[in-house]
Amino acid sequence: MKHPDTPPTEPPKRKRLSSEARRQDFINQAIEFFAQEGFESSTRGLAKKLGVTQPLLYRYFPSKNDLISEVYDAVYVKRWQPEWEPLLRDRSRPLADRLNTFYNVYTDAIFNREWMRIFLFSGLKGVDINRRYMQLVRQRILEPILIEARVEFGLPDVPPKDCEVEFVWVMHGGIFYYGVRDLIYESAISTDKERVIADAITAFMAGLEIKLNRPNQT
Amino acid sequence: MKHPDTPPTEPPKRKRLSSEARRQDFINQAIEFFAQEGFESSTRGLAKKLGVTQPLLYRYFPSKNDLISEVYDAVYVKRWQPEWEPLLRDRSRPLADRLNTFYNVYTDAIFNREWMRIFLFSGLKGVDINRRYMQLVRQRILEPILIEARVEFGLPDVPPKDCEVEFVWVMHGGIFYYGVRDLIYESAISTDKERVIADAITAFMAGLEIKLNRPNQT
DNA sequence: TTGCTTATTTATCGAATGACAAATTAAATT
DNA sequence: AATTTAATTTGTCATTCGATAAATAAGCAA
Repeated sequence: MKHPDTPPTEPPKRKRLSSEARRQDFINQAIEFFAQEGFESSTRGLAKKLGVTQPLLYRYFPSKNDLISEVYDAVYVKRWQPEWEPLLRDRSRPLADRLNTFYNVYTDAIFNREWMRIFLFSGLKGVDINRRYMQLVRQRILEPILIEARVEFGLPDVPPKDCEVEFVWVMHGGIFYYGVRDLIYESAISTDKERVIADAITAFMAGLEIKLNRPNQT
Repeated sequence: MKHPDTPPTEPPKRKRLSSEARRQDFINQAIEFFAQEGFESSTRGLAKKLGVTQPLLYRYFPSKNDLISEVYDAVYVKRWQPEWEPLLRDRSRPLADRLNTFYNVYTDAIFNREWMRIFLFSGLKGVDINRRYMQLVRQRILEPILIEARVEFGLPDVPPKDCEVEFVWVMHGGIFYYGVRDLIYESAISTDKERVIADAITAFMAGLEIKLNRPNQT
């Protein structure tokens, strides 16, 4: 933050910038590393992957847990795209179309080995950010879908019931689990993603119309 | 079970039996322990839970990995019920009924903290038994469902296509993921399991009928 | 060059890990 | 009671772990 010289504008930032970039590089490689090996893996293993010695990590991160927090942040927060919600709410297109588009771009963002494995690892660890992510999905994706569905079906605008949200969760989870099978279990899957999503949404829309037009408790 | 007298037949088994029972108890508690703490957790931690010293474990299991294998076996193999498949194939009932019954009893078997966490932990480890379990699900549950569906819809008896299996996987995964949310992420879920399953099957049957009656590639 | 600052490595600590061998206790058999 | 056998603990080992401090190397200013 101190500039012992530099008369004009911003010249001496070079070192600082390079340091920040290095830090980011560490985080990015840590994502790969922990995704592959799990968060219990050693900082020495990570340092080896980085091509540096292990104590150097402690120059950039106060502790292993702090580094892991940065990994969470880079994966959960920074890869969330705010435009997803308006996409779902764009009433100029049929809801089924919007759902297809959304789930294709959403899975483009999360269907990769690193994201998936870190999500599952952190879920098993029970870290708080995981719970917050689930709430984000509910509020920004699932509940908007229900609201849009009621509009499309010409139903009154009442807040989504819990069991309706569960129904959307099951569709969402079914698609998510397709990614898990593909990227975690590596069960050979010949069908392409687009088709799986389209079929899931067809069934979802059919089931949702039945469900919303039937009086349910809770 | 033991009679320290009884001259004839089988007298000297007593010690042996008690030893086997103790071993089983170790395995059962190991399931709880590793489900909670993950397989990276220490044998000393497990021994503490068992109320014994850590080297005693090596009297019953040659190594930590051997113990873990026993845990897999107890969870994956021994909790699989062979009657599930005939239940699905019982053509005296409508398929939707059978699916409801099956998924209620199936989830009764697997929707518990231990099973779920061990399944996810082992999946991330990429152990072989996990892959075999997925194949078992496909062959004994998903493909039978497709065969039964074709019969119910009056369609010719052709082998299930990959993309049809995927469609069943998505329904199955959606229900499975409900358990994950409930038991792993502990996102508060007020809706009861039975209702969630019923809704999922309604949507599945509707979507499947559409899909099977439409010419699809692969 | 000379200093000064930052980046990186070397060396090391204390705790925890899986595993083993030997000593000890408890039970079963005679 | 004496003896044999199995169950369990004590003690210990070589590694590995996260973390720290001190030493070195590299970059940059004058």
